Amino acid sequence: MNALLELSCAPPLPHFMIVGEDDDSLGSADAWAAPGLADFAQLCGLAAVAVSAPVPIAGVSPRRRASSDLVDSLESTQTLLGASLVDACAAASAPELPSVMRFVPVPVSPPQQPYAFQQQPHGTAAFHRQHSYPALPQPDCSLYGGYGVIAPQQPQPLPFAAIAQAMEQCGWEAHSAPAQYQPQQPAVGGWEVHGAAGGISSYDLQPGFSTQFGSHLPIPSPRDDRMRRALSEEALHIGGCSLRGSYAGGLATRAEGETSEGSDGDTLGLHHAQDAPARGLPISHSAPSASLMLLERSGSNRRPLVHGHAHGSRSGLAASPRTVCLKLKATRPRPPAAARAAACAAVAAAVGEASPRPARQAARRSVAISAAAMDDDDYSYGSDTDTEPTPSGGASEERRSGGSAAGAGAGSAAASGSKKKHNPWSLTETEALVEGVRLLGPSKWAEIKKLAVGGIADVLTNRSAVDIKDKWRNLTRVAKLPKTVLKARAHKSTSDIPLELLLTVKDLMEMGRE
DNA sequence: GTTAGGG
DNA sequence: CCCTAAC
Repeated sequence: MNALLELSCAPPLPHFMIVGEDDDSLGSADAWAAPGLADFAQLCGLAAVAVSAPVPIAGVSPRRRASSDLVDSLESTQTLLGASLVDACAAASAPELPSVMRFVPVPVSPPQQPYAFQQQPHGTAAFHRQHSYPALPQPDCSLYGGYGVIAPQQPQPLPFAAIAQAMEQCGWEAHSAPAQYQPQQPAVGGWEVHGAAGGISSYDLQPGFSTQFGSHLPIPSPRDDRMRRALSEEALHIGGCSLRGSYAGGLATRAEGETSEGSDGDTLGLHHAQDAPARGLPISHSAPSASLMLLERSGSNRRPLVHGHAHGSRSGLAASPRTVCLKLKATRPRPPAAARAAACAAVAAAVGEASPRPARQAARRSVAISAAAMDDDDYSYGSDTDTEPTPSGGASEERRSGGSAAGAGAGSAAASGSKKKHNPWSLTETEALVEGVRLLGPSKWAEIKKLAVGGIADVLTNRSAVDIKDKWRNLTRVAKLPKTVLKARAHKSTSDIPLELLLTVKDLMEMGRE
């Protein structure tokens, strides 16, 4: 098992530079850097630490949001992060390529001012920094940033004391954890890329660390959680990983050991989606110092995100296969662009030019492309041999998935008999459905059926949109029942739908009407 | 081609 | 699960 950095070793989130929509509030890339971060990294024995810029997702209703909002956001974040990491690595003249890179999407709520930044890694400490932030472009936007760590594999996580000391030396304060801090269930994992020189050897979703960094102590609303989850999944997706198994309750719980090399039981069921050839796609985008991000508010529609980065440069790093590949998009050429001159006067020189529009469209296109690529490339989340973790004992779920149905399934359906046999929904299918509704909302059955995120589509391949709709109807019917009944129901072995799941359904129902 | 609903 | 009206 790869020795991963423990959470306690993760760097405190640096402050985020918020780039406002006003031209004069644009900041330089340097402003993103956390003061002392490099020092901190060194003191902790990290090869490098990097941060991505925050990306606002404003007022996005998960039900209605185009998933591209998240994707855009994520792409930006990861592009920047990836570039930062590579750059940081180079700057640190890290001898080896990152052996571990961790990306953690971090939701950041609009700060009060001054913003007290808090983190509670493992609940052992709160890192506290004061910083004034420029006003956010919108009061209700969420920000997603992220941080990454590159570190040599470490046998032991750094003891907290050492971290605290390092922090101190860097001028950061370490406070004791607030008494009220409860290490809740980590809401979502971020993802890590375990790399090795020459390519990434495996991807693992590591649930052990929480993305609660930067979020406020109260348990995030289900909505936030949903968005985070979506974000993480998109991250995985873009990273060319697929997520298998359940992702409910904030943590995936099942390991479906499949292929993941180098993963042992601890890791979740992630495996490579795209193997060899796609592996180790070079990051061909620019270094962070040449990146900038513009936030833009486009009227009522609130599409705040526009990102642009310059190309190439950094030739040394550009084509290096060692780079951790975060996304396909990075390999695509970007449309040339024109600068928002006044805006980026300071950075323009370094950045090259970027016109918001094309940039955005490019992002969109890229999403499509990557999606397509994923489809083509045996992007199967494991066909359907799916090791259905039959809830111990229960009726053997031996459901012939149409003999793999070989796509059509038409033949097999006819063959097996005149009437379609009762084909009970498996738990994974149900979970996939719930997850789909969580992401897209109800009434989007056709879309849910196609949802590539988290392998939902694959789980549901044998269900029609109507089936899905019907199942949801049934689920909601049950979920509507009084809690007492529900609990009683849970004890009966006849119902394989966990209470937990039903409550989620209920939650989603309530959230539906807003 | 999809979705809502009754059967 | 099926069938159909209504989009």
